[in-house]
Order: sequence, then C-alpha cells, then structure tokens
Amino acid sequence: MNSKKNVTIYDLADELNLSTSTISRALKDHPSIAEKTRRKVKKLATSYGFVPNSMAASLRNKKTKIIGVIAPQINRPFHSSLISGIEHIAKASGYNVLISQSHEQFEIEKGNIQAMIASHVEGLVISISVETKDIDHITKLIEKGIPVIFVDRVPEGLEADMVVIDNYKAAFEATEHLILQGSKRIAYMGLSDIWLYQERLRGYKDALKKYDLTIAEELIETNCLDAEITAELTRKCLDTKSPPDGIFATSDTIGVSVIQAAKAKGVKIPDQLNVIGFNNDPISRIIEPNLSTISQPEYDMGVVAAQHLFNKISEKNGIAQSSKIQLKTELLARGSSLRNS
Amino acid sequence: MNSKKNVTIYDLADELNLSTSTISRALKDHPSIAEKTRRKVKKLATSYGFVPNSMAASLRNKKTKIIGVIAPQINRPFHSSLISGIEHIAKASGYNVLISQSHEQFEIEKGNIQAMIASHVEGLVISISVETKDIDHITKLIEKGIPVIFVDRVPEGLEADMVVIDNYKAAFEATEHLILQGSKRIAYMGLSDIWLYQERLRGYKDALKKYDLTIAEELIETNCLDAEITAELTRKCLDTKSPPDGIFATSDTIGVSVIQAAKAKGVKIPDQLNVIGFNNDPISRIIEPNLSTISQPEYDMGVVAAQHLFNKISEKNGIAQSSKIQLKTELLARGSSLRNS
DNA sequence: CTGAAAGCGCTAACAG
DNA sequence: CTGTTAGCGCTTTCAG
Repeated sequence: MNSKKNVTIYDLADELNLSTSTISRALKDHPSIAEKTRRKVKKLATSYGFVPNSMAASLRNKKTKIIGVIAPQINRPFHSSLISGIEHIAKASGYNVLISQSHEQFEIEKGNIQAMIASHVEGLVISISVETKDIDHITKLIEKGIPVIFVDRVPEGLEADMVVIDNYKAAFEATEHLILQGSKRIAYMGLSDIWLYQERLRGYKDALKKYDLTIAEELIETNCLDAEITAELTRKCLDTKSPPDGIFATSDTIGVSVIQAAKAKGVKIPDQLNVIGFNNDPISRIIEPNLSTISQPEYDMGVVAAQHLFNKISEKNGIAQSSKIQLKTELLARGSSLRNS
Repeated sequence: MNSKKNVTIYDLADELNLSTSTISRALKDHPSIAEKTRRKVKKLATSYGFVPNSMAASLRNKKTKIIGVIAPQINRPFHSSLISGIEHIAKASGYNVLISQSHEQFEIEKGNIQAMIASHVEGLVISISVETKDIDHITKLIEKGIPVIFVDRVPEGLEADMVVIDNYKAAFEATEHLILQGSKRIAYMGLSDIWLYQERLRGYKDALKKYDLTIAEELIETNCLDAEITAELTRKCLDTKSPPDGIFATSDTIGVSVIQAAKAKGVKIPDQLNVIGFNNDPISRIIEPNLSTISQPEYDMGVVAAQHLFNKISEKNGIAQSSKIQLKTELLARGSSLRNS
C-alpha cells in the first residue's frame, strides 16, 4: 500500500553529504547558507517530493500552523460565511483551520475546546452557544496564553478580544426606520436569551422612546424558536385589539415567517404592516414583498477576526490588551417596509 | 503569560516514582497495569490538569486524529450541511476536522490538498472544484495510502470510494414529473460542466425520449452562471415562437430565478409553466409558488462519507476495494409544478 | 558557511 | 506487572 516511505531530511542529507542542520536551514532560507547549497538542497527536495513532517516540527517549535473555530452550527448562512472568511485569511497566512460546532450546547462546546487544545491549535475564534453563560473554560485558555477572539456571539461583560457589530445601534435604526415609514405601534419578535439579542431589544425600546411611542410588553415576543411558533405568535399578536402596524424581527428567518403568517391572514404588507428583519439572508430577497433587513458583513467579520487572531499569535510579547472591533451594518430598505408615499 | 508550563508524563512519573512507560500505559488503560496504579496515575493526572501532547504522540504513531475536508465553497447550504454531517461523525469518533475551500479553482484545490497532507490528516473527504479534470494530485494521495472519499462532486470515470446520489435518475424523475403534470415542451436550465450535471442532462433527455417528446437544443441552456444570466436566458427562452411549458432547473437558485423572471413577464406558474429545481434549498420554500425540487440528503451524505472514511482508516489491510454508495433523493412536488387538475 | 549533538513528549519492543 | 531504551523527524544552540 504505502509504496514509497516518506523522505526525511536525513535522506536528503545522506544523498548530498551534508548534515541535517544544513538541509533544515537551506529549506527555510536561513541567511547563513551558501546560495549554491541552498539551490542544490531545494532541487533534490522537490525531486524527491519531500514534505517536511509538520508533527516533528510542531513538537520542537510548539507551532502547529492550525487555528480552531468553534461555531454553534456551521450550516447556517451567517456562520458558514463567517467561517469562509476565516478560512480565507488562514490559508493566505499558511494556516489550516479546524472546525467544530457546539450545536448550541454548553457541554459540547467545552468538549470541543478540549479537543482543540489537544490538537494544539495556536489560537481560536469562538462564537458561543446560547447555553454558554459561564465562560471559565474559555478564560482558562486565555490565561494559558492561547489567543482567543470572540465573534458575533460574545459573552456578556468580559474584557476580551472580539469582533462584533453594534447590535444596539442596528436595532435602533431598524426600529426608527419603521417609525419613519409611518409605523406607530411596533412589535418585537425574536429571542432575548443571549446578550446580542438583549442589545437588539434595548435598541428597539430606545427607538420607541425617542419618538414617544409606547413600549407595549404584549408586543414583545422573545420566544420565536421556530417557524411554527413564530407564525402562531404573529397571529396572536395581530389578533389583539390594537394590533401592531410594524414588526422588528431579530432575524430574517423570523421576519419571513411573520410575513407569511400575516399575508395568510390577509394583512397587506407594507400597507398595513411594515416588517424588517436582520441578517440579509438569501431568503429575504425571495419573499414577497422582499424583506427589509440589516445586513451584517459576516464574511468580513471572519476575515477581521482571523487577522486579529494572527496579530495576537505573532505578538508573543502580548500585553494582553483586549480590543473590541466593531464592524458596520447596513440597513437595506426593501418592499416589506417601504410604504408608497 | 504562560503561567504554568505544560505537565508531561515525566512530571507524573517523577511524582509517583514510576517510569514514563507505566504512566503512558496507565493513562490508556493498558491491561497489564495494576488497577491500583492506574487509578493513582489517573488521579494525579487530572489533578495536575495533564493534557497529553498530541504532537509527540503523532510523531510516534503517525496518527493525528484529524481528517480533512475539501469543498468548493463552504458557505452554500448544500456544502455547509454536508460538512456539518462530517463534523458530527468525526467528533463522535474522537477526530477533529480540518476544512478548506477550493473556491472552484483547481490550483487552490491542489494547494489545499498539499496543506492537508502537510498537516498529516489521516483521511480526506473531497468534493472537487468545477475546474478539476485532471485528478493526478488525488490519485497520488490514494496510492500513498491516504484514504480518500469523494462526495457529491466526483471525478468522472474513476474507480474510487464515493458517496453520491443518482443524478441521472433524479433528473429523469424530475422531468417525468413535469410531463405527468402536463408539460409537453420542457427546457433544461443549468450547467453542464461537471459530470454530475452531465448526468442530470442525460436523465432529462431520456425522460423526454421515454414520452416521445422532442429534445429541442434551443431549450437546453447550460450556462446559467448567475441570477442575472439565468433571468436573461429565461426571458429569451419564453420569447421564442414555441416557448416551453415546463422547466427543469439544475438547482433551486436557478429555479427561483426562472420563476421570478417568468412571473415578471406575466407567465402564470404553474398554469402556463411548470418548474422544478434541485437541492431543496431554504429559498425553495419561500418563493411563490413554492418551488418543487429534488431533495438530497446532504447532511446524511456527510455522515455516510465520514463513516466510510473511518472504515477505510481502520482497515489498514485495505485491499483497496473501492465502493460507491448511493443515497436516495426525494422528489418534493410543490406549487410550482402541481397543476390544479 | 557547515556540523555535532541534544532534545521536544510520547510509545513500544524487549527485558525483567 | 513495571522499567530500560531507543527512537519518531526536525530545530537549534554551540563549535568550529
């Protein structure tokens, strides 16, 4: 099966009557090697199809050229694009990317992190699960000197490196947009279990306050777990005595369910109900009317997170100065919220 | 920064006045170690927070407990679900997953494979890029004894392990479905550059033949590269003297563009035009009318591919018997193709 | 500019 | 049941 055994620097050394140190140096362009020798070595190496054994190198240098990514779930548009961005930068820097998903479960997340450190990743990009409140398992990593960058789903109130958007501001703007389009009674439909959603909820409320609109608790639904539930909650909401004329949904998935449920009841969008979502998922451009949304630069968030991580990795001196990078979102006004004026 | 240096089995051995071999054995439940010693060792190990250095172990055993996945692009519903399935099984087997994307480019794919073998993955799951015709770089791997499983995008005419669907049959059934719904003149809109699409094209043609319908070359579009082009081609197609009354699209993305373009022209779907897509993407359930489609078990394809790979990895004796696993697809008939009878 | 030698941390004969 | 020993392949002082 294994036809030719792997060639090592010993084989090259023998062949050229040089020492392994010289081979090693020549291969990585060490300045103190004669140009001639270097070429000779490299030529032989390629002709032998020599591939350095990274495990041996890792064992010496404690560098694996691998970074890890832990996401709640990789088959979701947002996260897969995020990972795509990370992978892109990593490869450009000669790194490979190890990926695992927590499936939104705390225990799995902990296990994944263990597995990652067992694989000696040089750094980690983490988007925490909804269940993750206690982050000792992560702070321990950081103390141990392994660079960690949080992205999107960041833990509450921790001084750490992170790449995020301004969820408060984005939600504020989304809500304000509905108001400017004429909505007077706006509902919030989504979740609130993690910090990012709490920020959106806060932004929503503050926008209402700014325009002296009432914050009606009965119009705040924080339990939109799936399409079915969302549809049900939408119906309930629209059936109240004073139904909303605007809805801020914390995701496009939810926004789309809202539109579908509303349309099924004969509610005209946007004439009777303005809707805006969040994420700029592909589905937002398919639903009719097209769903207005907040677009997040998910791919770029991955890119920036990876770049940031590599900075941390290279600056060994690291005076552990933690920074928070905030990327811009964009409000995309589409049919679901643009009233014909 | 690095507070406590990593503990090694030497530290444990010293502490307990045992040899490193005993520690090593105790830790992995080697049968020939006294129950008592084993417990003692394990207890100390956990109390020290000992984490075995996988690089050292790898260097000895040539096992990294890492598999690689190469996909054209990870931020697409199909591939991200596929990867999700692979990751799931890998973790269950104690493996980590290294991921990279070829961005549909042959050279990048080659580079990724190099990087993977440099990271000493124990096996690979590959979905090749559209550009990949020559697969020497991969057969070389296989000869070298590294197990490879192809999935979905498989190279043409190679005896290798693969997990696929029956693209011919699925396309045949999709086309037949349109015929049974009353379509007499059916167009093919999609691509044809890789084998998988050629199979779909073949299935489409054979279905037409079976029902004695003419295969009109002017109704076969194999260049639907993006939404814009697809819309344009759809318009062109519908403007011909004898326009189609049915369209088989090789992906839901294309199918959705077709529907949008047709609706914009005032063509009634499904009354005047039946449409069916492929993949069961989320968007297929958002477009109106909902797009009929062929659902592929992408997550399961990942699961099966990973299981298959682990089989290959464990059976070192490997009489390299290559197998092709075919998973079932399902035709989901929805509004875009169901004529009110 | 090149070589000798030690060692990264773990494993597995082989020998008690 | 436990210990001795010799590496896995590479890097890196320290000496020339």
